[in-house]
Amino acid sequence: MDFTNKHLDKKYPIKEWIRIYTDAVRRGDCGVYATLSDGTTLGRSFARGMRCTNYKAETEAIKEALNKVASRALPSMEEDGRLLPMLSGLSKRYLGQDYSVRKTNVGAITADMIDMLSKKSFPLCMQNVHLAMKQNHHLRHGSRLQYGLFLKGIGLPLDEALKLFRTEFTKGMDVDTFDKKYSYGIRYNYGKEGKKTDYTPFGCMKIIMNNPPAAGDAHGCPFRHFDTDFLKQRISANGVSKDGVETIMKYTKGGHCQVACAKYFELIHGISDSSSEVEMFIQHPNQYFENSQKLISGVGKASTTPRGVKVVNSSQNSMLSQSSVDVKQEQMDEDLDTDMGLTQEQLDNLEQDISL
RNA sequence: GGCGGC
DNA sequence: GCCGCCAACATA
Ligand code: SF4
Repeated sequence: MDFTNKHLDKKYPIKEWIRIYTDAVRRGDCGVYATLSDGTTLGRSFARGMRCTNYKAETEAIKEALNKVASRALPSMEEDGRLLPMLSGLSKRYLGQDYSVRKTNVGAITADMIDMLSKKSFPLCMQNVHLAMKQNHHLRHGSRLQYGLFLKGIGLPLDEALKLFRTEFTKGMDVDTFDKKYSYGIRYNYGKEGKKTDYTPFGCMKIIMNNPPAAGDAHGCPFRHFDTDFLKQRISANGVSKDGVETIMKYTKGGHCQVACAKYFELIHGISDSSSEVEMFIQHPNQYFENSQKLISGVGKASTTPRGVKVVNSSQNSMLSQSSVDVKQEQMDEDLDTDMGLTQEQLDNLEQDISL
């Protein structure tokens, strides 16, 4: 814990950054401790009640802290416009997410974004199902399950999921046949029918091991279930270089699908080259998606983020469940976006966030 | 897809 | 033929 603070001092000097430490205490209570640039500190804790999730407790903590900060140091930015969008970004990117109650991101994603997202951020296994659905206007059971839960996991709301499957499926059947045959299952996966369980999307292990795709199925893991040449073709069609393809195939042939997938991620996002060591390990399709989004929105937001507040996660805090967030209060450069977006510092932070 | 009901 | 119900579980 000593070098944690050392790291903070080095990278985020106390006079330039406001430090906000939050901790979700047992049962969802939360505490805040903030160090302002003028040296003063704020400390406070709140009872949130037993029903409160870890996620919410931390969010509340940071909101509270930012409110104090805003009233003290940034009187110009009030409740509107700039601060709140940052907060929503905050909760998604810099806090421990709570998937069991997952208040995460619901409503942010709509059916018509899926095609775009499938190209930018879907892992191959899901991108493949998406493609199959576009072509066949239909998906077999296994694919519906794997894909449907994944979509829920990325934050697609139930009604949007229904819309997505309906608009595609009804290109090959009438609307009431669809409702009769498939709508129940979709609602069930969202925990709205029967036992009402909010199922966690399948992890890589399950996708690779259980229920191998038969002819006509689109599910499974491409790195395990695709024919070698078909996989090569798909990967290079997606923009991976010759060398990159070979590197990936090496892992694939060794049976290390999740490493191959990680390498694919790195190459497709341009954060490593074909010769360098693989830094990530993909354990869950939704993890692939989150990481991809983190990278992309990091770039996108560098040019869109309201100037004045910049938030960086110092993911060095090894202790307990504590997380720490620094808020920079200087004006940021007017045009960051001239050179494709990222400063070296941002790149470092992103890479730190993603690998492990 | 499986199980179950009529 | 009509219909309901089930499976899952990464991480900071
Ligand atoms: S490794 Fe996991 S995420 Fe990557 S493709 Fe296979 S299953 Fe999907």
